[in-house]
Amino acid sequence: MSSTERRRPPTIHDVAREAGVSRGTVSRVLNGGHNVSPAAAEAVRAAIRKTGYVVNRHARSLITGRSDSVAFLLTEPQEKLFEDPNFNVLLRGCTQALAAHDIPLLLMIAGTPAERRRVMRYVTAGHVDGVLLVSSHTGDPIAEQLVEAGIPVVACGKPIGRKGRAARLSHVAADDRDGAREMVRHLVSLGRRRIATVAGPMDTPGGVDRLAGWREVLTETGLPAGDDLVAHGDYSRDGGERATAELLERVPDLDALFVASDLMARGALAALDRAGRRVPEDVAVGGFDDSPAAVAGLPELTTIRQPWDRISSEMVRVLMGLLGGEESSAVILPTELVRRGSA
Amino acid sequence: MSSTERRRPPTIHDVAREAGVSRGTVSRVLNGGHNVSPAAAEAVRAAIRKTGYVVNRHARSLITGRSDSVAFLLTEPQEKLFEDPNFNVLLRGCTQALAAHDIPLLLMIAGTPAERRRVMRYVTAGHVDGVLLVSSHTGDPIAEQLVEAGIPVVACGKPIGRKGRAARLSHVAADDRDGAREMVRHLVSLGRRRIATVAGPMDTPGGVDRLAGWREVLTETGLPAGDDLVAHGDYSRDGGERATAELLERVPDLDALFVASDLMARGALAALDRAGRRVPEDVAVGGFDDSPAAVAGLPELTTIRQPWDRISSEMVRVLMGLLGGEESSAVILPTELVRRGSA
DNA sequence: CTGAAAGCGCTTACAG
DNA sequence: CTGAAAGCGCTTACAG
Repeated sequence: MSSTERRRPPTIHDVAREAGVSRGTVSRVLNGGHNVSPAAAEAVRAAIRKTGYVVNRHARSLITGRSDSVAFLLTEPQEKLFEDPNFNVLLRGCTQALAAHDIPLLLMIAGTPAERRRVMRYVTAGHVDGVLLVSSHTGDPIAEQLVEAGIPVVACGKPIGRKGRAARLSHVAADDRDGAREMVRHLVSLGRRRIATVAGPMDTPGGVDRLAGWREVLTETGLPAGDDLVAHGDYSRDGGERATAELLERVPDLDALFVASDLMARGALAALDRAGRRVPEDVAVGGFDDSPAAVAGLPELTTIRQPWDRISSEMVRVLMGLLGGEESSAVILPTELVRRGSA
Repeated sequence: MSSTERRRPPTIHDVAREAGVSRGTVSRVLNGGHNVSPAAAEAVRAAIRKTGYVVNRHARSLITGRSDSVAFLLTEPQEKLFEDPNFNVLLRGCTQALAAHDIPLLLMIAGTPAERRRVMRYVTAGHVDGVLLVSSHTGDPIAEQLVEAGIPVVACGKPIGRKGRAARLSHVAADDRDGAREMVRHLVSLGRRRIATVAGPMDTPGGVDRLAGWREVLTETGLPAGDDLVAHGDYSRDGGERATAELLERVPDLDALFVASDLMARGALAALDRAGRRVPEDVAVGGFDDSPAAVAGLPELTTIRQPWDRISSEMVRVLMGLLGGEESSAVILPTELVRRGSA
């Protein structure tokens, strides 16, 4: 037993007595104050202040059927995302955006099948009103299951996969294609003419869309955009290094490189250094993400910033809309070119 | 409206009907199965499976007075902690340890005074059963307020401050002093005799205890441990660099350096490099934390690893104990020397 | 605008 | 071992 006993907190009944009204009236004040006279409302507010009353959310939820809480669900094999600082920005942003609605965020991790089952049971039992979903391969079956079960869900990132289902999954994402376009236009504006790219995996939206953006700008500009100028990495540093070495072999005269992630770009810089190419003099390098990797070494990376702070607030906004009965929707947010030393 | 309507989930009443027993009996099965015949228990279990029943936690909480949820509270001026990968390990560990108890983790951030007030109101209203508290300067007033209010709290890290209050605050921490001792013993075993230290701020446990460990071992060994061998940093890279430059001026013949954090140690390496000292040949350098900074450059740091995975599971264990009526307690966990290139 | 009343889904003494 | 009943703290039609 703790020596400091917790007193039973005041209930709506205490407030009603203090204010000289019925419990129904107190409840009405609590829920928007409709159909309450100004005098009664003021008396209730005073009584709330005096008693220190705070609503019992369990009692409220029991009757409303809402939980007034939201899950932040991570379906990742956790290691990856928990090492990504962007994940922290997202988590913090969502927590704070929800706090503004007085809604707590429940952090749930569904890495293993057992964890997924637990989470599905918890969520479908109505213990949360909705789910903010974060996973990298957004063809994730859990997204489908949740939508199927009628749970309001907002995913972070564009869903990949069967169009029919995907259409019903609300999501918020940065504009990968346009970001890539902006970077490649920048490289072109620098006078570069042999612009190769290290793309991400083709089963991720970043892999597909950033490559598409690269190709579009080159084609529009009349510059070469053949498959020989494309190598693929797995978003790791080493992957970027290997892919770049491959490109240097195939296209020795390349004068610029658009790399689909900053981490891969760091690997690209290592490969270029080993090959004796100076950056940015011989080869201009552009990254993507504006992650800490961008400034973790020299030269610092010119890159594309994803608006993580806005992504989190938009995710919460869309989810609140869903809870209010709105249709599912997609939000694509603009990116931003950040100029540093590498291009 | 979503096109997939959520059906009203089965209640204890549906289960009772299906099993041919009263709702009281179903509830008893749900709560440990005491005073229930094997036959009745089996019938109830079958009915639960058949109906897909999941307890309504709001109804349960309303009557038990427990919320069966726990807050993970961050009182940091957020930037710092959210950039620390150890924080992620801690958060993930706590989430998963709680999940094993079927208890969701509510992430709460109390950076600003307004946020602190909101959190205090939420917590003291009984919306969570207890708090896992993370903050760097653990003399944090919110810890005191929570304990004062009779809320079960477990802090991460040793509380600093008024002894009386601190004693009542349960906490889990790595053994800073012993970790420092181990590192300094290692430096001594390398044959080093002029071992200086870059300590952390004296208002943090890591600052105080790691310095104490350094001094103890040197004194025991009969090596110099005077104040001229001590400089202070603020846990930042630049702070470590400045402090090291200061030491090099004061003690040009130092042959080893114990730095109270890996990030500061990276700064120390820069200062040593600028001064033309080779590491580890001229100066052996030991860090603390085993953070990513330890392997972010060359040489990789010999350092002291904090057991973050165990810290999280112990925090949850202690909190569960508190909720079960146990007295507050402190858990100090052993650290581990990690040998790499710098010493 | 207001109060009295029903009821949300559960747990827990209380009888038997 | 079991059921009937009270009650947790709220919201919301329903009368007035």
